[in-house]
Amino acid sequence: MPELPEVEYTARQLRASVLGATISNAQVFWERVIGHPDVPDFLAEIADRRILNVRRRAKYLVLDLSGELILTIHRRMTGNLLLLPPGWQLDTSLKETDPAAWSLKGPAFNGMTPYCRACFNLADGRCLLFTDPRKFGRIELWSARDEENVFKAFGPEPLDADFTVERLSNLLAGRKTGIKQALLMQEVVAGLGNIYADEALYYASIHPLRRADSLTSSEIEQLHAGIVAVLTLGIEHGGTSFSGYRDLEGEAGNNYDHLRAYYKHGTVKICERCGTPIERLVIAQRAAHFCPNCQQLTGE
DNA sequence: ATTTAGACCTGTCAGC
DNA sequence: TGCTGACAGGTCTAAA
Repeated sequence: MPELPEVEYTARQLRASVLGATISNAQVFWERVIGHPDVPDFLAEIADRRILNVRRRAKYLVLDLSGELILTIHRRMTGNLLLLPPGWQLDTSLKETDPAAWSLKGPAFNGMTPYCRACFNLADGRCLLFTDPRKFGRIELWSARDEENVFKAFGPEPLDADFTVERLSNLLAGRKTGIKQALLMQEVVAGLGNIYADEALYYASIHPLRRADSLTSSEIEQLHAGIVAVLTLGIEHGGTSFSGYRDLEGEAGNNYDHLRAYYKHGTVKICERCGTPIERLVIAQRAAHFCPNCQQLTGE
């Protein structure tokens, strides 16, 4: 689900709502959601920590906690965060051992089944849920001094000032792989995923199968502008959501209505520039969406 | 050294 | 109605 814009939007919402709050304790309902350390140590270490800051790095949400700790959350495909006001609770009465069957009991979303994998109980009575039907998401707790090592494999942040056209050009130089695959590699550019990679290539009118090292300097310039533009718009629209994705308060983002190339399987999309139907092909086992007229495979 | 198939997971939807 | 298979926002590992 979440790519850079969705994670960034969540980070901003959390910053506005839980800064300074204290995590009294945590509950884990599916042990493998905790990637580090093991569950007993995690539960012991997280208790009574104050949330000092909330940030994003690549597709990770990073919470700076008191005691020189960082809590990292990666939502992978279907992971999500929900912030419940005081008075809400998980209704575990139906099937005590099956979090997938639990529903929410509260003033709104009554009966919603969140697939809760972990829960952070705040001292003020609120509750931060990590929900994830597919169980790919991971939560980890590290010493703050390990941060550099945790994130050492990532390329530049595309919305930071040091992500320049020259930097992108250097990152693509010598890569024989297709440009779509290169954009999905987190060591090239951090935070791009399948949706925004397709959108950036559409913006720049570059075919997804073009060799990464074959782009002209003006194409790299366009691609750079496209990456920045589609990510910025994605954040402004509250992220892209279809099916289950919800923001902290349970609202869906509306960037899906603004996508130009990526479309949900089974629908049809027409290129806004030339009217040609958008095509889909499989690249590296991922769907790629592009306009066969605007994004032609030339210049190889 | 790269590229690729498989693994990790479950829900939904199209087609028969 | 019910079963089967394809597909879904991501990333790691092993094999080719």
